[in-house]
Amino acid sequence: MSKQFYITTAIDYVNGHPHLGHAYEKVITDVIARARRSLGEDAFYLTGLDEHGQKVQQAAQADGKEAQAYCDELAASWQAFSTKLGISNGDFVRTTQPRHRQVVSAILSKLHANGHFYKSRYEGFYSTRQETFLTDKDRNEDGSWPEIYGDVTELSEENYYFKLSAYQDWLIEHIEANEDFVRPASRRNEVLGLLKNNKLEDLCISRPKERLTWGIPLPFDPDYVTYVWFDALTNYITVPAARGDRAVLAPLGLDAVDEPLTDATSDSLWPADIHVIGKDILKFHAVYWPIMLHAAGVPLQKQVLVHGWWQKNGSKISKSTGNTVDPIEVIEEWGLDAFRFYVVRELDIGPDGNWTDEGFAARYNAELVNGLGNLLNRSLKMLGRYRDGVVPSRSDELAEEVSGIVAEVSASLGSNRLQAALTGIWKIVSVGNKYVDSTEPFKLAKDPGKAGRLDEILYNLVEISRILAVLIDPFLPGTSAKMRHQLAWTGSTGRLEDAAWGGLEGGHKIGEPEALFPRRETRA
RNA sequence: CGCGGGGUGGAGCAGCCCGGUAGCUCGUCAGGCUCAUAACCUGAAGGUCAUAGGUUCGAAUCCUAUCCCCGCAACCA
Repeated sequence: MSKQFYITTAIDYVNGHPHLGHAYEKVITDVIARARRSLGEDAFYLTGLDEHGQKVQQAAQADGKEAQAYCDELAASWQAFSTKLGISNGDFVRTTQPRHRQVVSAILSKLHANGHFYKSRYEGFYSTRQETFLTDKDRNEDGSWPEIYGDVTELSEENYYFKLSAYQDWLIEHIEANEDFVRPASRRNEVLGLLKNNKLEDLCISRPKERLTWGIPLPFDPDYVTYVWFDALTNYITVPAARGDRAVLAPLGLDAVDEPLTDATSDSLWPADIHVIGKDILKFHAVYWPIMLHAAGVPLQKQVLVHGWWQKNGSKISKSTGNTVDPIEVIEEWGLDAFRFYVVRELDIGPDGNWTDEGFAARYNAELVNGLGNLLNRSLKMLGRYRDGVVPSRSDELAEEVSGIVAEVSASLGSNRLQAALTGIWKIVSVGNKYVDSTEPFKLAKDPGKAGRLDEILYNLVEISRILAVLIDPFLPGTSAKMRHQLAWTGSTGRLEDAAWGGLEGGHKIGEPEALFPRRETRA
């Protein structure tokens, strides 16, 4: 099987709660995946959960539960969250799955065998709450420890370290040679600056079992479990391995991964085409992860695509101040597609954005209700009224203009410029509305002598509606389906090619027009 | 000199990489239309594109400096 387009989100920490940021990342990743499919690629979308670590261990204990049972419960709610977002993921990886443990063991064994790890004693301060070692530069000016670290203890222990620094120059070269490895460019510059101005410190990859039991044991030393990096980042290759992808299995010296095989196909996924992440974890994905892969002889991911963070009403989203956005609440109130539309339309992938309820309502009414919804509705109603819902013979009056915009949208989709693609699609909405106004079909309808002209106009309007249904599919799949239903158009291939002018045949009978988006009063 | 993001008509944003009439949504004002979910269309007012230099025939867009705002503990992408 030929290589699929493989796109991932970061995995979420199971102990947290789903919020706007998670929803945003999953939605933009989903839109990219769907867009790729519409462009004719076979796209595989992976998301999942990070389930190990001290916090889970402690939370489970506090709850009086086994850690695994505790994770299982939370995982169910995370999966429900993904379902709610309508994302088209092909698998859902959990770091506690046996298949993942197997892959992690394999990569750790290989790197250990090849001398990439060393054991070293650390003596100094440690924050239990943060599961992290501290140095003097972490202290407050008065010498005390910031409150965030909780109890800081002095400790002396041996751990395993990964020789990151050996690959620093190699990585700089790789990033310089591959312009798209980190995007947008500002993030690429950030990584290059970091690599050029600092010497990478080797990465501590273990925790002694006496302090942390809830993790994957080091295959070469049963007294330790692996800590975060090799546990979490490797999720991206677990699923390819589980699906029989030789690009991962071969370098790791595995024949197959035991279970669970979601299906038995021997897919080719790796290398990932895009890891979609938030800006906070840039260093892990653009520095640690490629070095881990390189050391293991596994090909690197092709791109890390970094999105920004949302604010609400101009300030930071924070549970403690109550300045939050609950994506589930929004979806229940406004509908899934309205949510997907707003987050993609409002914020380009890269910069930080600002969520406002007013802005949400404004876009909903202006662009979805009055724009797209109204154009479809007026077009179909006129066709129903004047022609009994029967599509007239083909007319190409708007073909050239619309096709030009379709080409732009297609190019935007191909380069993951989702916001630009939506802007382009709405240009077509505008073309349609202006066309109605300038041609005045409702006047022509009163004059039997103008029937031919009216036919032409009605064809152009209904064909535009069909093309819009094709174009919005990756963004608003539910709305696209409703539009196709109202058009009674069953010829969809799910491909952008369907947006070529002339897809509707004369004589085709459309279905019942119905409002796409209910009009809503703006909340005060 | 810690790191990063940003400053574009009243609000929120795009344009900046690949210099060449400043664009979108909302809001305001005037007009048109009535097919449509009081939706749609046209026009107008409103911007020295933070500031100062520089490069250039030409800069929001490139370069330099300055000012201002925001984020960088956890809950969190």
